Amino acid sequence: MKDNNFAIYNSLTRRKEMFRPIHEGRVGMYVCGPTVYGDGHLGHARPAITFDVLYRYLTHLGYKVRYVRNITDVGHLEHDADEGEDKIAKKARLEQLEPMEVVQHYLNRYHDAMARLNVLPPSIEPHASGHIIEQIEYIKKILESGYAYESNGSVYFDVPRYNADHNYGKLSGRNIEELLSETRTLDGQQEKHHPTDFALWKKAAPEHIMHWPSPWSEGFPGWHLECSTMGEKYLGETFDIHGGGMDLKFPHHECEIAQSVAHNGKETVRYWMHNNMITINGQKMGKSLGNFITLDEFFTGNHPLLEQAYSPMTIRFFILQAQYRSTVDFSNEALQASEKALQRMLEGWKRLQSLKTSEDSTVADEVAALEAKCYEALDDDLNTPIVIAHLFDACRIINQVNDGKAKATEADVEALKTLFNTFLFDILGIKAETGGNDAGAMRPYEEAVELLLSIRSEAKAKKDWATSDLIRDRLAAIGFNVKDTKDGFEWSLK
RNA sequence: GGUUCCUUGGCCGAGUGGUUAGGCACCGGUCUGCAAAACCGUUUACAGCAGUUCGAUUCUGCUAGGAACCUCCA
Repeated sequence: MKDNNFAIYNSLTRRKEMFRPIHEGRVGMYVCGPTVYGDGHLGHARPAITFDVLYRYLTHLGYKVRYVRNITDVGHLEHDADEGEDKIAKKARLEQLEPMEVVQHYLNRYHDAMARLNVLPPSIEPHASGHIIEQIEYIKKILESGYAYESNGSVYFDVPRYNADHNYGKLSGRNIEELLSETRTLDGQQEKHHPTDFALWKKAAPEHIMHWPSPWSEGFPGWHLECSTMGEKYLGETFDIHGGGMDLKFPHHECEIAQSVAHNGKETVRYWMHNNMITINGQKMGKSLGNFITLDEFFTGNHPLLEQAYSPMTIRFFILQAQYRSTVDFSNEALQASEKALQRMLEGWKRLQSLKTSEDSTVADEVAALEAKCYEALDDDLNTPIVIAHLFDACRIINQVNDGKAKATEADVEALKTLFNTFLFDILGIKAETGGNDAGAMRPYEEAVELLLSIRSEAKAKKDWATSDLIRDRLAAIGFNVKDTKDGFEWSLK
């Protein structure tokens, strides 16, 4: 176990706090996952990658981490659906499919996109629909505690009542009096005693497709309940970290806090972490605004706003080049800059593999300092852009050595390799796209290309420019980048 | 209107009460049969105004602009 100097910005206290787990050596973390009624977009990649890095870092520090990320497949009411039809059901009817068919379809696609982004699967990925019984039990207990009431087959959380004993709004900085005056009263909400009350159980309208029996009605659980229920089920009455997008702070996470206090008499979560939004032209990228670009569209470049395709690793690198609590603005220019930056980084890694070493070193001190600097950056609330900056320093050193402008020993090279392996690959989760699992199968093709380029080198030596250029140009046309270097050539796929 | 937050050089994006972030682009150079690429080096900054301070981009206040949330949302 490494020394733990890891500081996390806790949204609840609004400052950085040293991370200390509840149980020595173990961490429980819960992150709000996607609602699987549509393709994942760039916005979904942000929390997935942010908390993937957190997961990886905690694991690297030596913790045994249980990471729970839920799948919301029921229960999110749609605003414009008068009858309380939930999103999954509405989409299903539109496409004449079983709701669970829709769920499975988009879940598969989500998993595929996550795998391409090199996001590790969580320890447990519970579905809301698989925990209806637990949610019903959870509601019963809140009813017993007196912080909820039944109304016409639905059950609502009694926010004013709760607020009299506790502080509703502590996470988002709201107070109930304001909400009282600000919240518009809508027609058809007479079931609720108070506009701020939220549903724990909702009676299903007759045409509603997804519903389950309960003591109160045939219906479905409320929007905020699944996370409280499943978090407690898999991580306990109190656990360490709960993450999600900033847009979930209110009401979702606020309601979770209220639910858990009503249910257990105490708060569940020690550290709340919220990633910021990805914007497009300065505005949040989101479903409701219709300005989102799906991950698939990024990977294929098939979207009017995209000038080209962007690889999953470019997307990952782009997101990690900003600190997770900052907004990050999408643009082709920014993505292209990230693409080049990542290339430069991986190029450095490649050169490192065959770097000439010397007996003495001109870079030993600088190399030795890098590891501690990278840890320092991660310990400072996962400051990934700083880690990346240090890795670029490493690249500069590698290039200088490669150019004969600096000298590195065998030990320096080993230290640099460890640095890249630890921080770039293990923790930031970047992977070099070439040389993966299918490297063995690709080898004969690689050798064929190298053979052609050797012939070209011979032609060049004989000043047979016609042959030389023919090989280069034809390879370029087929899709290879050919670069001449001092003592030979380098090539890569375009 | 309320809550929270942001405004850094051509672009993206860190950070700090006095000392080089980093990447992309630009420019200069190295390499090169040519070209491309690569590599090296380098320039441009902290929205505005006022205050605190020996000194502020960094703290405080005000102004302007912007965002998220207040309704499903990562």
